Amino acid sequence: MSPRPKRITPHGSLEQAIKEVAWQQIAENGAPALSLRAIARELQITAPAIYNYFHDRDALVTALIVDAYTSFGEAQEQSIVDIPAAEHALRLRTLGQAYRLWAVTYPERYQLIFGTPIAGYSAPLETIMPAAARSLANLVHVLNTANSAGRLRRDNVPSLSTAAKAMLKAWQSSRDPDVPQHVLYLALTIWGRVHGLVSLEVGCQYPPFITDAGEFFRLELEHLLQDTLLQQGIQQEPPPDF
Amino acid sequence: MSPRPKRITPHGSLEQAIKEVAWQQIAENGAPALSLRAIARELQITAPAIYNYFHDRDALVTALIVDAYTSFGEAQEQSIVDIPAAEHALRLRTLGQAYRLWAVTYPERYQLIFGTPIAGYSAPLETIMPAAARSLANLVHVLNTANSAGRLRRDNVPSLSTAAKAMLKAWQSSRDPDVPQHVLYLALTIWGRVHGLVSLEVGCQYPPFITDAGEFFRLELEHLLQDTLLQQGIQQEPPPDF
DNA sequence: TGTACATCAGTGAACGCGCGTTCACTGATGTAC
DNA sequence: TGTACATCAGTGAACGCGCGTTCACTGATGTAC
Repeated sequence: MSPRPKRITPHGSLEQAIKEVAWQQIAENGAPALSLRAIARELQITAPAIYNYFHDRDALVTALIVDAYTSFGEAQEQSIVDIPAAEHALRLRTLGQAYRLWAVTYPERYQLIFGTPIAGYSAPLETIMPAAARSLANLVHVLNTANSAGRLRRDNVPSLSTAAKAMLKAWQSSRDPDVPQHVLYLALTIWGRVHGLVSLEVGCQYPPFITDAGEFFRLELEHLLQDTLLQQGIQQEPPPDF
Repeated sequence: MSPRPKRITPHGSLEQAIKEVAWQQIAENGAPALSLRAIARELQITAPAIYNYFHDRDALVTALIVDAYTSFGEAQEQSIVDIPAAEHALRLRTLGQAYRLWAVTYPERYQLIFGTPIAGYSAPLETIMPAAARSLANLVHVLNTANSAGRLRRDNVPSLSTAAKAMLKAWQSSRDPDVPQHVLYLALTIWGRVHGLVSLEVGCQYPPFITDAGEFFRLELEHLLQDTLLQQGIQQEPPPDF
């Protein structure tokens, strides 16, 4: 009756092992074919044992998705953590490369997040959204820093429609009150461009001639930087309105 | 023994019905869950009857993929068939809108083509490639026409690396010998940008504030046209090097 | 130090299910003569 | 016009399979006294 201190179990270890084997099997057979029995077989345990760690199959999938988003976001954060905030071009470039690198390193994780939604499974939004928001938040932050330094091109942006402004305003006021709308717009379009190339590559959708997708990505990333940032000589001082 | 004329069967009709129900079920449950028995149930026939039309489950999936590619490519061809070849901006814009429109109209077909590859299924390349190439071929053709008319911007393109040039050369010589490499490069990057936005929209990956993805697509498409084509007044004459 | 006992991670059997595919068949259709 | 026959689309039973989930259980672990 009296609350006993819990035995220290090797709880974490098997839970971790289940997830690892799950990723392996997703890589081999795809997420929809993920099977608790197959995981148990691989781990030499019985299937019901898994229910000690995950309430059911969907709960395992949810945990995997959250882990994937977290790893994705962290990879991007880590990539620029040591780069001085004033190195706008380098930070954007590094962020873009980190985005692609994570995707090609963990294609099964990437597909679980950005691929076709799994049949009959719908992720609990409130669990996943904070993890999902990290990636875009990084990009917004880097762009906003560049904007505050007066380093974003403005000659290049199409004028926004009323409808677009309304959406950006909703975004701004609910999540990023300190970021101007044109920066949010820019973040979205850059995300779209990067996502497009990476998802073509990970999905093996490139024409067969394109044998080095990474090289194409690098070129388009430079193109994108050129479209986004004002040219600036090395070590140039901050612009006047900083 | 003597070759008899075959009875005219309602062959095509049931084959078509099977495909239609298959698309329905893919829309509801996703392609990996596509089940011959479920299709048969819906059609009030028995499952083995399907084997009169498709050798096995994979053959049905292959047929669906080819149909999807064909419909996708045709939608784009049809969209610009009545637009004069000299209306470069309008043709590009229309092509882009047709790309998106098809995707949002038939999201399950789009996901079958561009989504996560199906576990354990690999499409027979030689069956699918010709159908798959049509979409990009449209874009290449429109861009090449614009290029011949001297309407493509050249100030805007990053200089290509040796590796990139080699890939473009392989593409050029094996499929489009009459199209300059910079046009192929441009086609690829435009495809990437359009694909990025459309796949975010169809995959429901936009942040929740973006309630009208079509409006964002429209803006970014204008942005893209602006990056691609030289500005030109209405009814302006062809440039000198035409 | 020793004993009684609570905990709870993992077991093994069982449930009901739907799946792809095979096979011998049947019975309507339409042809040959 | 009538009859014998070939065709072949669809049937129904059966195969072996793997799945998620439940349930009562067991037995090692570690605590309380």
